[in-house]
Amino acid sequence: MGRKKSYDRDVLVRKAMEIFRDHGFAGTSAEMLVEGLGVNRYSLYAEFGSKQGLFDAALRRYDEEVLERNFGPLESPGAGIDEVRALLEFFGSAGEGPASGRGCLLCNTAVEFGPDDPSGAGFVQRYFKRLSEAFHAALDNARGKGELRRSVDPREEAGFFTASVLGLFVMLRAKAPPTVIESAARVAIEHLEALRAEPPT
Amino acid sequence: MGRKKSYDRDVLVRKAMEIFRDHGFAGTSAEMLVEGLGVNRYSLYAEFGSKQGLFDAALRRYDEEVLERNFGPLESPGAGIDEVRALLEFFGSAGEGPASGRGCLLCNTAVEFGPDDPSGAGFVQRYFKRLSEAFHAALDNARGKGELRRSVDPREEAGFFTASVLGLFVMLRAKAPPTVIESAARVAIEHLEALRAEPPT
DNA sequence: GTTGTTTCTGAACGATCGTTTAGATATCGT
DNA sequence: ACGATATCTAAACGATCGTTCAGAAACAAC
Repeated sequence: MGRKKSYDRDVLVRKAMEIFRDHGFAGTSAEMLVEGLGVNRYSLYAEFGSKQGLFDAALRRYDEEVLERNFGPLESPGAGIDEVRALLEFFGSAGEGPASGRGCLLCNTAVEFGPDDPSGAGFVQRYFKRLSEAFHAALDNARGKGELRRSVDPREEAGFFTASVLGLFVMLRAKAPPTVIESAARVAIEHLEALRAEPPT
Repeated sequence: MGRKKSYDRDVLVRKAMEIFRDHGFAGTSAEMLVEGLGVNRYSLYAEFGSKQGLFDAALRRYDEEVLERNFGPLESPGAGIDEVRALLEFFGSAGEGPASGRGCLLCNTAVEFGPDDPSGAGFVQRYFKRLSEAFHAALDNARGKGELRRSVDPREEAGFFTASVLGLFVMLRAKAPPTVIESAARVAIEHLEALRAEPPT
């Protein structure tokens, strides 16, 4: 019953994710989306209802796909210091990667909309929560494994690493000098290593 | 010769600075500016040429006024650890201040435009340079005063504090939980204090 | 192959975008 | 007071914004 769709919803969402990541919500026009997704206006609105609807779908997908890939390891039960370190190393050297000039879609969205939440879905607040809790969980875990000095407060450190990563995202987005980006990540890693428990003598 | 202007250019720029800080460049319409500045369209264009021209003026003023107020102390010849600490304390408790929900205009602009520079004036790159060099200068100074342990690399640490402050700006902008913001600043301060030279015995 | 249902096409919607312009108004030098 | 000059007012510019709609086209069921 009816004609077959000439597009794949998942492909559309992924492409939209990249476009919004490059140009922001306000900076992306319906024209750019029609062009970039290779689909006509009607199908776009039939599928997502509005530009905001497509944006929400892109945010959801970014959360499920990109954040999952980057922060998932921190959230796994076995995570510890090494996983935190790996993440910092990854973003510290992302100046040559595909995140250069793009940053993080959710960080960009947090800055673009500020305290306002047009979709009402609370993506940005859940973003901050996910990041800080991912660090918190990994550090709690590390503490349980005896990797951390007893004086370390995992929650405090989690807030700190959250800010550090957001700072890296901003610099990646605007193509700050790679040397500065690398320094920032390197020192954050040194800070992390300073939290390590002395090996038993 | 001619009629007198019914507005004060400096007042206009300052108001524009706040509006752009709240809504971004793309999110601010000429209508909002006419309304918010209390001036008519003609005068706005006669004075600044275009929306972009007014935006550039706002960025320049933000650099001269707000950044000067916040980072000037770090750039003064007598700056040291205490000035870095004061700055981190200030932004760490800015969640209740006027920066809450606003963040930093230049950080917001960096994220909005990413690697593109519509004005060509290079505000964003100069922003990164100013921040990292302000920290660098203060830490170099601190080192000269013997406040820092000899193993500390001021340039490396400067990149790190730059990222930390940018991360705080993002969280302030999007009203992240104040507890997370405060934790981030607190740990950054602890990291700073750990760089201090032991007092001579 | 006809009918019913869905998508596609392409033009167009009203609204708002950033910007400009013509005429009225106010202030200067003389 | 009067012409010269500069600003103010308010309407309107073409372009683009996000969104919608009527008709053509493609598929499924019978």
